[in-house]
Amino acid sequence: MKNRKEQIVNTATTFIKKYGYDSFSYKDLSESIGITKATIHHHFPKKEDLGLTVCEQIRVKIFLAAEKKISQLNTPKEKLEYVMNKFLTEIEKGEICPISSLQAEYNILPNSMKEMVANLSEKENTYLCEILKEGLADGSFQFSGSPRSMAIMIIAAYKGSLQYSRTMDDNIVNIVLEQIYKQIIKDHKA
Amino acid sequence: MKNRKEQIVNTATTFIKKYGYDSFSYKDLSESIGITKATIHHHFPKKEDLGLTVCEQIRVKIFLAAEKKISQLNTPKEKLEYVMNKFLTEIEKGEICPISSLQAEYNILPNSMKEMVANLSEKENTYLCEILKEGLADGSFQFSGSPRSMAIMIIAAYKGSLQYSRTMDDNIVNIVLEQIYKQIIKDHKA
DNA sequence: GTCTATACAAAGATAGAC
DNA sequence: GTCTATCTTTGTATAGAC
Repeated sequence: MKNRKEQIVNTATTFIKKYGYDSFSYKDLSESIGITKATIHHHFPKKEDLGLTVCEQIRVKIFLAAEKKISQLNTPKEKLEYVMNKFLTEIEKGEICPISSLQAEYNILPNSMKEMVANLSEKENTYLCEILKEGLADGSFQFSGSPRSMAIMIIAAYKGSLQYSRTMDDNIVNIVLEQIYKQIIKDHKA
Repeated sequence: MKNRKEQIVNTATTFIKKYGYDSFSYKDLSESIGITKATIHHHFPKKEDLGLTVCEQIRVKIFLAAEKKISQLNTPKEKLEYVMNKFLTEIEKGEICPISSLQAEYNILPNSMKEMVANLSEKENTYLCEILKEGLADGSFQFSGSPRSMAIMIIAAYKGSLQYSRTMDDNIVNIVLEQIYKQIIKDHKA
């Protein structure tokens, strides 16, 4: 992706994490980047095109990158901690997970974006599920219920806590993270 | 609250749960209810007024009502199950918790609404926290970590799962609910 | 690839009649 | 309390020059 194009996508991603897809405009982008609206329309004729590219970039830059990195790590514990921390490094203060943001607005998204969001949601669950299964198999994790239901719960709790961190001054995200570790890692201590 | 006024507030609440605060318009409301935009402006001059009334109605109709009902129940287990189920009865298919929806859009809300949303977020956590403490005290619940962190995790997981249910055809919410019960209720069986 | 100018529709809001 | 009419601003999008 060319520089300018990538710059627009990155700014749009930040706006989605901060304000949501429906709540940012090409004017917001143009002022933040320092170009005109028309220029952005040149690169992404419709907002839907831009939204789709944001989704595609999440898939490639976050998911594929994480997948590769995870395969190089040795223990399930390392993998879990990598995934959880990696996730947080992508989110600044006042932002939430872009996938959560798009899920919250799901009903107003164009169909093409709905499809991408559903796909990303399923993928992140699958990845975590694999790690949990590995941990159960080698005895480093311990929990009741299926890996799939546990994976959903962990992801939902983690991202939900991010949303709560907007209104509660506490360090809620880390509190929840600790709580998660306590519940599934056998020898975990805070 | 008068009939028409309440009808407007109820419709607005549904729209927030479905589409989000920023994504519904007075036009949407007017068409859904069958009155003109001007009439809605008569009852709620600014959208902010309507948004605030929606928040206030959640506080009174959901929170105060739940508080009263909970005080009449006997065991922590009953109270927990009541709260969790009560919550779900308020949410139709394709909707999410209105507080979650407002949290997701937090950065674009007027200050008055930010305050209300922060208040509601704190309140729901406090209520659940009290129930968890009771359950720990009488031995019916069992978990590691503080009641406060557990309460945050449960709420975050529960509401997060609602967002996921938009994109995953599974009965995710019930799966997560079961997972929660398994982890804190001593003698729980699916 | 970027700009100015412009079109068009939608959103929030108000004035004034009934 | 509800309507018609109108205003203003914003959002999305296009045309055409440089």
